[in-house]
Amino acid sequence: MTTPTLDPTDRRILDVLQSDGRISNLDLAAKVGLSPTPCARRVRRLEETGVIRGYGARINPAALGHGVNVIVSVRLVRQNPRDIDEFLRAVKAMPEVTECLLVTGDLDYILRVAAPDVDSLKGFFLDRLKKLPGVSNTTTNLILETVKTTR
Amino acid sequence: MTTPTLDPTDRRILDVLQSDGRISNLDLAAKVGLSPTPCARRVRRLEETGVIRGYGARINPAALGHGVNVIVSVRLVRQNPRDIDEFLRAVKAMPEVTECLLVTGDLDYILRVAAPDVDSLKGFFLDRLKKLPGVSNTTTNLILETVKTTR
DNA sequence: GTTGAAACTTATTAAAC
DNA sequence: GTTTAATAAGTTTCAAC
Repeated sequence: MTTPTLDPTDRRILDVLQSDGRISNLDLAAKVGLSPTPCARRVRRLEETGVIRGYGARINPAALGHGVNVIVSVRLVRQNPRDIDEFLRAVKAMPEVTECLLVTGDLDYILRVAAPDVDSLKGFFLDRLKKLPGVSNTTTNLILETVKTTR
Repeated sequence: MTTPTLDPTDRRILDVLQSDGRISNLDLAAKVGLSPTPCARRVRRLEETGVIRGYGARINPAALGHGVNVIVSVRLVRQNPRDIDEFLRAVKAMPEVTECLLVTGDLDYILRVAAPDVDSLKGFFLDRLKKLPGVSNTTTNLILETVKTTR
């Protein structure tokens, strides 16, 4: 990938934009100690080089009806390509699955699952996740609180 | 918490803002089939009621020099308020900690940690995380691939 | 890198329907 | 909820330093 060099000013810009993606260029320039023109140039460059991938609203999951958020650790039985492929395709298609990570360790995939309530989650597990090929073991942790997020 | 009722239009607004947090009110209104005035009113209401928690730039972790991403499961020794409080304060202040979740199960907190390389991660663990009060046990999983993200 | 100014696009508010 | 109009504010582009 292209790896543009980021100087300290770029990093400060990214820092500010990460916590306030809707700040005006004037305020941003003032915060990072730059005049508006070069500040806008830098932001545009960061966007064009893919350092900034986009902007998004941080939405309260509970308000969206995602009252129940869990982390599901999944272990696949056999690591054969066909099963993995089908598992990944299914996971990508499931709207409840908010995130899916391939990790090392004694488990294979970590899923983040959001559902309106426990009943929906039950259906998701029994009717869908557990029926996927290769899924041998799953452990679930209920998320009680999001203490921090910088993403 | 206050749970305002979200009608379909609100949900469409949230949907658009989630993927494009910098869209102008005019474009947003057009996308959700509303005129600009009530659209702006709804967005403002969503912000004030806490449904929209803020806006942020999505930044390429690799560009930031976060080549190594891990998931750290942390277990605290004693669950006394003072320790928990200090632990949380420290975690919030650590820039390497990208996410922190309080969960149920045989562990207490799940952290997402990003570092430039393995050496930095080593320093983070030995000099900082392990020295926090109450941290008894940590297990670490290296993230090999982000298969899916909807957040 | 800086400032300054003009042209263009939005946001915001108010009014009337 | 809608449209329209006016003011204020922000963005972008350009020139000159």
